[in-house]
Amino acid sequence: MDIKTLCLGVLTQGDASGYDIKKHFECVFSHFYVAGFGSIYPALTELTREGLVTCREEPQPNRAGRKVYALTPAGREAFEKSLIATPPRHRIRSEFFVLLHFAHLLPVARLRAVLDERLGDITRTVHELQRVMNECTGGECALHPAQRFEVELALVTTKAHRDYIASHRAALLQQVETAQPERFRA
Amino acid sequence: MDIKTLCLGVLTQGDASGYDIKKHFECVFSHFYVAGFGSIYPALTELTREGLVTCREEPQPNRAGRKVYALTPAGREAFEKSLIATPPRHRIRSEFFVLLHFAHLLPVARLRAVLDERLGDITRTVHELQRVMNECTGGECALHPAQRFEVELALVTTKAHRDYIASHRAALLQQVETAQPERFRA
DNA sequence: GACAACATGTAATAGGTTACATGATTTA
DNA sequence: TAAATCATGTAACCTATTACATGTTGTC
Repeated sequence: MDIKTLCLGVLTQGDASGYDIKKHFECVFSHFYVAGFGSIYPALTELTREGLVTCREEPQPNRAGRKVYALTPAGREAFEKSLIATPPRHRIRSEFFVLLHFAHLLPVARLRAVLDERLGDITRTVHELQRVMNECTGGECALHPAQRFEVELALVTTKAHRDYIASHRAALLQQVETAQPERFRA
Repeated sequence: MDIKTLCLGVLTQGDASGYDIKKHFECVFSHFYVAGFGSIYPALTELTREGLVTCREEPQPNRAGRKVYALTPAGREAFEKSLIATPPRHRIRSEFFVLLHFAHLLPVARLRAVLDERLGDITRTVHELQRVMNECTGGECALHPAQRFEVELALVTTKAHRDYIASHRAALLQQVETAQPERFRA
């Protein structure tokens, strides 16, 4: 699934500017997709050209005008069709796992830093997911049942990942330290 | 990290042909990286041109000759340097999560199929990881401590993912079924 | 007789990332 | 006064995917 389709998806939840969509990617989508301005803005231009979204300019006082995009009926239809046709793939691209796989070629100090950095990242992800759950549990921005399922699934998976690293980190470092030659202690 | 660097990594574990490297990606690396022939063969050609690997042709009886690649000292050094400089990122790109997020726009039957397909995929992944663990626990192809850590981490994470889906699947489908309008029952 | 596995490669295309370019307002 | 947030966009580059192209051997 490409960024264009994902932008249509965001717009099913309400009109938004490119900047708003980027924030949506950072908050709600961050645990399963990444996209930067460099892909979002061209995507919106292209979608407008194709008639799947419309663009209105909202001038703001003391500020550059925002371009607010809205889904057209054709856009909604295209998104729904695309959704139904999308196979449920789930791919991981992880330099972290690469580093673990070749850790015997890495100084112990670097391995320790790698584990700590990963632990920091994943802790941030857990907080973000919990924030989404809490914010949307009561009030106005209710989650659909499947969205609740989605966030909880991400949460249990991420926590399992974090807990394994946290509880086996020390043992791994000790094992590697005793096994590796002198030059790698640095 | 690009495919070229990963090919160097595979070659630190012994000489191999492009075909061998592809198999390695499918078996050992499949849970954190994907690569096809279309990226592996050009990568090997380029690495040869750069002097990071050498290529010898091994003619086989009644069969097309294999091109076996070997790491040069420069290649090993380049890989180790690249390894130390690589930040431990871990990204997920998941159409499965996208489908969950927009499940309210999907027919229930399709959602059911999506969950089942995902469950099938993840079960295959678990089997593959368990195979790696078992094959390499005793005998000659021993895993390094960090590789054991790597596979076990992938295993606990993947199992947590699978178990959540398996135990909440039915409840989700029921909830969605009662909530969705008539036209989506199909 | 068909299909899977072995074995290598190219070319066109799609797709995204990074860096560049700009500038106002709000918060610490 | 420095940094973060708001706000949009382009261009060059890099990388990978897909489809194409070919042929043998072993297995069901």
